[in-house]
Amino acid sequence: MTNLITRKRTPTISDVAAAAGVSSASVSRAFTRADLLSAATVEHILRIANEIGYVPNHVARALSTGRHGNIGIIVSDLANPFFTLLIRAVQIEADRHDFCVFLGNTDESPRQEDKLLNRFSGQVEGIILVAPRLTNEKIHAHAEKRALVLVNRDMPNVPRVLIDSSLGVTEAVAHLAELGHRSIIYVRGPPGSWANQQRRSAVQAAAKTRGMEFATVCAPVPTFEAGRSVVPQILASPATAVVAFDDLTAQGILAGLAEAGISVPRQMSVVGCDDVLGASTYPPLTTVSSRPDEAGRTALSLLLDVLRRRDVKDVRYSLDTHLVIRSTTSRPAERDRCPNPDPALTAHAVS
Amino acid sequence: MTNLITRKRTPTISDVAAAAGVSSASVSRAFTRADLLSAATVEHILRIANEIGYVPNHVARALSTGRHGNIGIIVSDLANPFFTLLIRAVQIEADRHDFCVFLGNTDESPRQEDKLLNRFSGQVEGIILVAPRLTNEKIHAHAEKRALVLVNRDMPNVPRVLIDSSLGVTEAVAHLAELGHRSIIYVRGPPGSWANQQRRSAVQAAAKTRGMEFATVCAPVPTFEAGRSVVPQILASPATAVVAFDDLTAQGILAGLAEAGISVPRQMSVVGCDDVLGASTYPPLTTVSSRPDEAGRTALSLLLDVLRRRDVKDVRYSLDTHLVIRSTTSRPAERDRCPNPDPALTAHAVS
DNA sequence: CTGTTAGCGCGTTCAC
DNA sequence: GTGAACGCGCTAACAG
Repeated sequence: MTNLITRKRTPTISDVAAAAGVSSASVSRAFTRADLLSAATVEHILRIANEIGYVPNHVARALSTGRHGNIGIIVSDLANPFFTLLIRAVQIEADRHDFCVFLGNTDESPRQEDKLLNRFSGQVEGIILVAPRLTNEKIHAHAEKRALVLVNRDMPNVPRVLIDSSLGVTEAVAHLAELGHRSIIYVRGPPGSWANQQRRSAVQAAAKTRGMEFATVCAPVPTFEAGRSVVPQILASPATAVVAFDDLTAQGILAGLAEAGISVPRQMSVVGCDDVLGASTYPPLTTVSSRPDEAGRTALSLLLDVLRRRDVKDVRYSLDTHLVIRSTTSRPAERDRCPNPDPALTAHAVS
Repeated sequence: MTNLITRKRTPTISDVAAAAGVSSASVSRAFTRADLLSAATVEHILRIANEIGYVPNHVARALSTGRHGNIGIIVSDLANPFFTLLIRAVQIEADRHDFCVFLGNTDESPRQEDKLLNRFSGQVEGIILVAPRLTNEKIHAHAEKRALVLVNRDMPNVPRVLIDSSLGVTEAVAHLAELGHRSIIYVRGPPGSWANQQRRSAVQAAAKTRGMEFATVCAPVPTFEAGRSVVPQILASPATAVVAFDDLTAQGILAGLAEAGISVPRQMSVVGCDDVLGASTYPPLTTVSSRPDEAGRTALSLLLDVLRRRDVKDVRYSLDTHLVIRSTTSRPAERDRCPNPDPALTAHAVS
């Protein structure tokens, strides 16, 4: 009778109620708190709901409960495998817990980061903010308004998971020192990056301990291109070894070095950070491990904790790292003192 | 006075209304139909909304309008730069149109793809499904229920954008033929992939035209590792050139070849597909261009069209491709016929 | 131009 | 165990 009117409108809870001869409250309960209803009623409601083709409206449910089963993740560079692996892990875990994930990419822009944070608001229950470039104040403001978990940013009173690369980086410098390097250079990453500050300090401190010369050059964004473009500055320095902010930068440096006719590791040793390129560079990159997937999983479960009990505040997970030695480090060529120690090698280098 | 109660509740439209001394409807208008209000009022409302820290609640808005401004994108491998670049482009465009994006990663599993499609339903207005591994029937069923745009899958009656790599692949084979190759091998990608079928056919057809020997081997997932593991099979064949399903696979092949002591391109030519690794392989990879970013942008605007006028159905965008020659292709070494044409090269190869 | 009113679809007090 | 009534935050229709 009403089926002429009710064309193709998606059925609501009250359509089911009417058809089942119960109140809409009962239908709601049948789907969310079945234990409050008699088994017979539940079965009856579910059956006819299915017949009608009723499916609960997430949006309406969210508006009334405040929970919609979505979380957000914001990263600074989708093209970087570090973030990609982390997102992937978050996604898989979120899936297991029946959460959907919103993705945000800031392309290193703090403004965009701020905008996305706001934009997600109201649509997600919580946000995982990875390697933010925002100031502490801004982050704090957002953290007050919604559940927020940080990755690679250390800030009191905001739950966070940190990949502590200082351990691995220190190992790396020790490794270089033992090989005989006396002067190293650190290629800096994004200024707002906690990881960059941590790595820089670790390299500097370790270099000092070992009595090595230390300098830095700047690759403001962590990309292949930025790494490549910084090579002339590296070559202008007395350094025989370079530690790069991350693997992408290191890979760019490798390419730039090759173009300049510098053989790695014979004439220059290179160390990356993150270990996300595996053996896919040439030569295979010596780098500092990190575990983006584990960081992602940890961040997600931390976020779920926060969602459950709102008092989780000053939690701080720290993941350690270590050096992975592949083929881009060796003892330095003694380029100034002894020009041609090995004719074969030299010939090779010239070619 | 009320600030003791209003602790940290996120401000609503009526908070702004009260503070601004206007009705909540005006606040709503200030954010959605500013043209209906006097400029002064709009400015005033926006200013104090900003002071209070008000940000519109998308969920509530969605409940009343029926549109929530979310779209979903589902890809098969988040770690593949092809998808990453595409997502990035979609994200940027979505942002410009004030849409948020849900991300789904299937890890090549059709089941997961199906599940995500369902899960997103009701939370998004439309979905961009990239390089699906699902059957045509399943896809069709989903397309009936919600706005769906396909990337790299050709199916009547579903809007789609296709990257036509057959052009570039044909060029690639011609290039190899001109260099003197007589036998080539194609490394296949995922079975459910439209791009794989298209590329395979194109290589085969072009090889036939040129009178070249043609064979295939299988790397079931497009990854570095899969490419590497397929190298023994390549070496067991008479082929002097290989065309890989994508750049990742090609990069793995490069690595495997290097490990086997085969010099590229002298002893083996390698061509990739997608051109997403730039010059970051060693040697820099000859490959077939594609424009994942443009595909992403196109897909998004197509989806927006579908959302506006529900009659958009059989639209089919096709993006062309071409060969990008770098350093992994050259004329074949004449290994069987003329053992040592060039002593210098041979010495090099043996080392 | 602006305020008032009435829902969007659902979950949740209360009563019964 | 079940129903009636209210409200989540916002937009749309109608007044004025």
